[in-house]
Amino acid sequence: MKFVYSATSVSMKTKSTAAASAAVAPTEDESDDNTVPLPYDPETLDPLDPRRVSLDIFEVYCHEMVTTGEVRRRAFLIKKMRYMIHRLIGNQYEYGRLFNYTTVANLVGRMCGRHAYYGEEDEDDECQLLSRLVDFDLAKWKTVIDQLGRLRDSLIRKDATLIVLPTEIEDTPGADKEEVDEIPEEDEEIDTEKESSEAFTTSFLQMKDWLKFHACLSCIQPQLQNALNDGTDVIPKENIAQFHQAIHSHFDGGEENEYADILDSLFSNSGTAGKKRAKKDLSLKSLRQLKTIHSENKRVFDLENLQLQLLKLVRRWVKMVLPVPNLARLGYGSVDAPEKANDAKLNDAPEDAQSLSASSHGASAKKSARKRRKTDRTEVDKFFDDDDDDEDDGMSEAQSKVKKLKQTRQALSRKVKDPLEESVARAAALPARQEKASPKKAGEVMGKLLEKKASAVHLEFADSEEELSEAEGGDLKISQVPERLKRAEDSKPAPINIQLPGQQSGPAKRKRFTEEEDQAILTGVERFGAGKWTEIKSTFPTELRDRNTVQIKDRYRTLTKSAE
DNA sequence: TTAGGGATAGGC
DNA sequence: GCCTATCCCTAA
Repeated sequence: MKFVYSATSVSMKTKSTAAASAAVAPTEDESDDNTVPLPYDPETLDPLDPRRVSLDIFEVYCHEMVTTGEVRRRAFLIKKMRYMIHRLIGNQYEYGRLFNYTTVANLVGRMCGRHAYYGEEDEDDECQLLSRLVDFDLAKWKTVIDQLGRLRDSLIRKDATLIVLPTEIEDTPGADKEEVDEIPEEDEEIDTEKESSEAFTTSFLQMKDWLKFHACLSCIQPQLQNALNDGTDVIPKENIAQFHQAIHSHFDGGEENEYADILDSLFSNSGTAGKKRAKKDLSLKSLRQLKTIHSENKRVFDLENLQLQLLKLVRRWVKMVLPVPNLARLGYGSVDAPEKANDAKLNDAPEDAQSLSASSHGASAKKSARKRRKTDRTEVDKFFDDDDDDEDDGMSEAQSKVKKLKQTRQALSRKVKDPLEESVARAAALPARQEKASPKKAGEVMGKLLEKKASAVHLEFADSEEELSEAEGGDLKISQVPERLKRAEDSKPAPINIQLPGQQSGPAKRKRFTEEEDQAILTGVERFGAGKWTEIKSTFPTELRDRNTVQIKDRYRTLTKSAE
């Protein structure tokens, strides 16, 4: 028997809701009406499964994306969600509650996570997506239109609220997790009640047409917008041809369409023969006429209005179909003041959704021929394809960061001369190390710096793996001077006195131990025993502030030796 | 981090 | 130059 568990069965409310939920309870046994059904089957899904916990959080983000009224907040949420997708959520299945919530958030983020037009808030606003809706090209509009259609199709399915955990992110590529996880069966059957509702029919189709309207208009944007604003921009001929072509391909149904008519009216020879006009005759009306058409149809042209209406439609869909995330019920996630009323509605238990979902699961009988589906690039992944990262299309965020870092490094290398060569040359010009018997001079300090201590520990650096392997013996060390650049052993130029600002020349002056220090050491040895120099030093940090553990040890040796 | 050998500064 | 206290280096 396959388990089908539904989050819509989460209910803290009434007996009747619980009863409705019981129909979608995990097992075919009838649940007790008085018990609150779990949103998962405890035998098959660990409630503390990290994926499940992260999904709860992810859903709150998605929910807030829809409920918030602030562009900045949406853009912020997009960033958070991108992080979560990368770090916590693996591949997801293209059905069920997570898929729908993700698609909703993605669509809203893409359309409403940015301002529609350029305005005064441009420079200081780091938190929003840089490009504006008015920048969208035909391809981006097509993405939005397709996504809205897919979302609609997915939401009216009977498995719209099914909890389907994504696959785990695997530490070891190639490990087969498929057989471990029990994935709920998808139910492609359409919920006719939802499908026939006004939100999923008329409103959806109208929104789709409106998006198509702006898709076409994008061919002559942003010049048109500029022209309407100040009358200075010129729209290139080829853009107008593309615009004409777009109208033809988007609205070729033949029947009258309000949006197509408005677009058509922008052409100079619009009218009865407008749609059949020859390509060479393509030209737009005068700016004055365009402005008139624009002002007469401001509601349709206005991208901010489009954003608002799209948001409203998606909110209706979410309210109808998707349950409020558990954490959102508990008050997690912030909601903006202007949206509170709206949010309160969304937070009301979606009775419609629950009953709809309940009936859908109760009726689910088509189990035999279902196939499991998982795609490599899911809706979740598409968060990364969008807009401001266009040039990195197909790259993961990490890859794109690496690419950017490399570019930055290369740019820096062009501007700055690598100081290594010069430093090595200078080092070679410095005096050879003094003989051991000679008196210690300041120059010897530099000589000692050049000397390699046998016990020295080296950190290994290389700009790239290749460079590392190319290095002699594959063991390039940052402190290792290449053989060819090493100074000749017999050349002993005069010592150079190097003095750093504020630094005393010569070796550190000997400092006799004070009685206070001696006392601290002796007390320390009494307390901890000889050899516990670190403990002694940390026990008398004030008295022994100028001494290291070796000095303390030496002093104790001297003290004991002199006492003999 | 510690022990121990050795180098060295500085007092006599 | 010798002696001692302190500092330095290395091995474990």
